[in-house]
Amino acid sequence: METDTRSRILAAAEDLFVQHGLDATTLRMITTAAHANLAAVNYHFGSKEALIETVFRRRLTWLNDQRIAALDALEAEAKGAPLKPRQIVESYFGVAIRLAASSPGGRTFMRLLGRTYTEPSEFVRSFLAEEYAEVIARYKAAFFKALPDVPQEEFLWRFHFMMGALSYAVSGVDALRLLGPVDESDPEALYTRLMSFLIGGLRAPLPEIQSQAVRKPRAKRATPDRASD
Amino acid sequence: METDTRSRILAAAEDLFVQHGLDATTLRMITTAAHANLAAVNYHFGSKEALIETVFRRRLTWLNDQRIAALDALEAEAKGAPLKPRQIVESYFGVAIRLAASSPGGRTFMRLLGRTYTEPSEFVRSFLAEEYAEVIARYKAAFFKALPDVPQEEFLWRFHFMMGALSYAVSGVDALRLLGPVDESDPEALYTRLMSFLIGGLRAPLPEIQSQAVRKPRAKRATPDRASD
DNA sequence: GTCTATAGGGGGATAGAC
DNA sequence: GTCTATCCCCCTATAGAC
Repeated sequence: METDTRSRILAAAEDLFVQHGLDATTLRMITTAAHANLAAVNYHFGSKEALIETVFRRRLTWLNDQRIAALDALEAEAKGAPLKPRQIVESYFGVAIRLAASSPGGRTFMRLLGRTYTEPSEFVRSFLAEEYAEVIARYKAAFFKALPDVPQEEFLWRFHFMMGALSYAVSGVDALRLLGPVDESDPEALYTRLMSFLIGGLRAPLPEIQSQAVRKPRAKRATPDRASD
Repeated sequence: METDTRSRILAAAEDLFVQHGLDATTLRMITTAAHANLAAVNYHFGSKEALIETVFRRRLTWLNDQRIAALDALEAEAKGAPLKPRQIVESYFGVAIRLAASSPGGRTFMRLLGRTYTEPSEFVRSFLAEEYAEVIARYKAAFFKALPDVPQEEFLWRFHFMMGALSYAVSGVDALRLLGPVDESDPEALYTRLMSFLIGGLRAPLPEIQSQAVRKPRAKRATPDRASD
């Protein structure tokens, strides 16, 4: 707690953002929690938006650099041969789980990131896209090479589903509690569970896609409020 | 568009909530889009919170009733025998995908719901928990019976991961665009792709869980801002 | 760097006329 | 049921003293 004002603001913001959401968190809440003056955010960061961007970028840049480094290491070892899908999955998602497990701040950040993939705000989405561009390109290429029998569009959907599972694994604690009592305190167990689920999904038999209208449900009740659609 | 004021407000709110988030959507935005007066929300619903609750409950109650009806039908047909996991997965997640495919309003709502599972707001979480209580209990029981060889805690995590994949399937369009050009216009294809992924994950080989500290990454760089944790 | 004070805008809610 | 007008609150941002 005895660090400089700027760091205390970043830590408090990260924490409050994940508790209340970006919009509902006010500068007053942040500066109070950080034991700083209301004007301190604007002095150190310039604006609330700039603070948000700093909170995300400082850890996300590091996270994606780690992912790229992990892939570099795997590819150097393979000497041009395709990697095993499991290795790629473990390096991409393992880095995220480990960040969540490494410290309270890391865990807070991963929860924040998980729920911000689907963030409505335009400006958040734009800098996230920038931060992810390189790592996505590298992993796509590695996966395509490792899974030559899987159509690329099918793989992209599966990668997307995997990210959804990661997001819930790390940040959907409230949704999980809905399901009943589970132990969420052991990161190694979480890592292991998530990996076997992800590999199972990624390597599932390929579905036969045929374009046609979606099956209608056996409607027992009418669709609600259909007049409003 | 030529319905009553109350319905127009509900439709406009659903739409704006998914675009901007609950908090960033103002009553002024909603009433303007609905061609209604600012005071209309308070007249028809009492408060902004009550409006939010109405937006969610009108479709969510219907959705979960459909799920329960689908499970009733399967169980009646099975006459006490355990169901196939695939049938249960299809009935739970299929109803959601079909709602998303059934109308523009249904799709909007499912996107909204997907990103609200992880909604920070206490009051939203509390009425969602209420809406889900029965359907979760029924499906848990059906799954436990269908998967006697899977430890219950393992299954709960997998169910949770499946919900994450559904959430992204339906609402993570922006995250998906990050990955590259994909066709998101065919709901039947989406249904098929999601199902094979989910079944693959659900039926994956069971991991061996052993409690221990998480593996450390081969750190090439120091963890960022560790002083703040 | 840190503070107080305040500007300037926008929020949700409501009273009361029609 | 619908409208206008308005209350009162809290927001972000900044000016200027220390």
